[in-house]
Amino acid sequence: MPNAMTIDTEQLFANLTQPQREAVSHVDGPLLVLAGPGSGKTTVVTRRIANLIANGAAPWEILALTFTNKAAGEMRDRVVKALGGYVDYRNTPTVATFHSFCARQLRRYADAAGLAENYSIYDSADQRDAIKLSLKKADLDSKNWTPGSVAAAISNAKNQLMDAATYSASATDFYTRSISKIYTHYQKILKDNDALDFDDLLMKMANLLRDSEDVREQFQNRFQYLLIDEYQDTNHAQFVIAYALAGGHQNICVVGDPDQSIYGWRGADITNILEFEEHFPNAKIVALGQNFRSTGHIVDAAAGLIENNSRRKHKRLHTELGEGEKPTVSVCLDEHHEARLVTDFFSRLHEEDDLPWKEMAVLYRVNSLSRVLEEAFRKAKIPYVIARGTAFYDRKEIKDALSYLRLVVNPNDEVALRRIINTPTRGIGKTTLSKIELAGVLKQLRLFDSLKEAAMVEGLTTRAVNSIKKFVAMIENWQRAALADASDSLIATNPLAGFVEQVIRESGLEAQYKNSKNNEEDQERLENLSELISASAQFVPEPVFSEGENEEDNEDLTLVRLLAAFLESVALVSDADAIDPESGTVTLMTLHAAKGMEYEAVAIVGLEENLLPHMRAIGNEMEMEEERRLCFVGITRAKRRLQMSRAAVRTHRGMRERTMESRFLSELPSGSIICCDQSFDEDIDDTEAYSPRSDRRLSTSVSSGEFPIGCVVRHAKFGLGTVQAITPRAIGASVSVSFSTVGTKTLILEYAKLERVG
DNA sequence: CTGGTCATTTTTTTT
DNA sequence: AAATGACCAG
Repeated sequence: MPNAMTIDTEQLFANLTQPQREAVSHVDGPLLVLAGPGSGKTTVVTRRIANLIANGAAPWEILALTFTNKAAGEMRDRVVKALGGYVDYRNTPTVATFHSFCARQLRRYADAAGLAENYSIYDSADQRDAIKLSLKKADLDSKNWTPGSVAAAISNAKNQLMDAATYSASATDFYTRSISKIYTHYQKILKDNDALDFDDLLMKMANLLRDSEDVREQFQNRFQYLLIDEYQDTNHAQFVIAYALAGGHQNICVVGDPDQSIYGWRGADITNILEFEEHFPNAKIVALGQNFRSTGHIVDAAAGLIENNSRRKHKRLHTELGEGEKPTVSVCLDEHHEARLVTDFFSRLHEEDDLPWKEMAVLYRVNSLSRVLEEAFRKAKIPYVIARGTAFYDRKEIKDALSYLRLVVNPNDEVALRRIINTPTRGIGKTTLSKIELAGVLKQLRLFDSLKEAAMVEGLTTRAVNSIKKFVAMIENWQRAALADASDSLIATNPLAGFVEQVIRESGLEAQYKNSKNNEEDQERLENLSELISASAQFVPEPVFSEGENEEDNEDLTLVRLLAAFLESVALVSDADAIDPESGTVTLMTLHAAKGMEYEAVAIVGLEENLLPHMRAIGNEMEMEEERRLCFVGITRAKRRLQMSRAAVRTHRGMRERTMESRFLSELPSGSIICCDQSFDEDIDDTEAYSPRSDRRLSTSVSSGEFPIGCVVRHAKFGLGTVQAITPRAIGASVSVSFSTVGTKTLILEYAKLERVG
């Protein structure tokens, strides 16, 4: 047990500004910390937690909620460090993401919440499948109702804590009434399958806290101090949860920045932070406006941009780190040229300034932009990683393996069952399945139960019945095996990996890829499957509660429970979780995933109308402001060097299109940026032959010596030719070549792929 | 029932 | 460009 005497409180207040000190020293009552980018938010939060403990709070009385697992992990580490070893891993504050906290507690209080303890969590793909099924059941044409738009509508409703019945009551027009119909069917499917989607995790938790006074009081007593990070991104459901948890003691500290609110599309309600004082009267408010991260011109550029927004709360940012270098804004020929510009920018910093790769990041609005960048990084031999934590779990073979595992935990999970019943193919096809289904519906059986009675269904071939029997026996066998005790898995090696391996083998997934001759791709799939086994081997379950009360919940750990916890952790990974600051590589990620990160050098690409700001935001002032905040988040990730760029021409869905400059570029204060046009005004045709307009920003570093005037070269399309002239430049060096076939052409050196032959 | 080809559609961000 | 869905031959 830590005690107040052993924490060095002097250390906790060392090197803090006055507002930071105020935030750290605040103990009881509501506190709002408005933390601009780079304002030392993490330091303040961790030291404040340490200070609470120094003031007599027990670690397990503190609950901190974040948005990503990575943020939670980092906060936990830093708190432990700030406490100088006076807490161990079983006696730390509870630090979790909103979703994982809710998921865990809903298992614990499954009865009170009206749920099955072994419920499945549906990710967006599962949700999509379930919505398609509901569309069929609601007799609506899936042509007019795309799963995506329906999912968004249902998600919005749930974030507002409207269940299907409430939604239906307020549905008046054709559109909302149709959505209401689908919502009702969708929710019935989830209920029948014992499944929750992401939004349900929050909604069910909010409802549980609302409906059960007993449970609510347990939580309020248990967690005396509540902390919420990135408060500007909370939605209504999350607000209700926070409000309930803080009920009574009112010890709630929220940290956030309205200028970094970028999840409006996910239901985040910026008024939560703007109206905090109204929700929690007598709240103390601390504004951290000094930026300790970025140099002057970068801060000025960001501040100038964000001033174009109207819904704001705080004042201008300032820094004391000096002016630094001005950010550059470049116009490139196309996306390949732009990618080259990025790799050149980073290579120079790496070579000339000894900047390590891990101190650099490329940010973009949409994931599809990563492709071209990836290519350029490979070509330039710069080590990079793309932050896509979810990508691994989106792979077909992984989803299949996970579906088998989900079925072991929850045989009612029909989405999982449908996914794998014929994967690998075992002769249970569409026709067989629909016959089974029909028979099952008549008897009101769930799908897995109808499979058990396949022998009684008319019109099935013996072969089909045998396949089904084998399949059911296989699943039931695993279910029995999963009842084994696993309570020593915290100390000894956990039995999970062995089980996962068994399922992958016995299901035939392994054999499917092993036996195929499609070696290249299937080899990779096999490797992914073994990676899944390793992931399960390394899995350590979070205790339901750490030390203190309710420890008995941590006993009785069976293999199924361990498996359920593993599947839960897998369902709730985010892209940002994959960012490893020690990886020694450049990180490529979306602007959204970049929130909370910082790098010495940052490149933001695609500053074009319809991209940043995104198409969907154009014509909508609220969304436009969110896009601007997104751009603001991007700029403020940079400590010392920032390069922004756009391509004059970009290939979009297979079409080469001219782009328009992003309005945000013209909003940047001209005194704090440098613009350099690397493109050329004249027409660009698809032979990749560009004509230079003028010779700006020449550089002698280009290896133009490769192609001296007069040498003979070969071009893939035009054949042999003689070099007439060469214009060296840092980017887009051009070369005039006289071809016998098409006459003289001016080509861009790096695209023409010329081969010297004489 | 399976596995192929052909046509159509897609428009963002993510727990 | 890529992914999904419909359709059809074996």
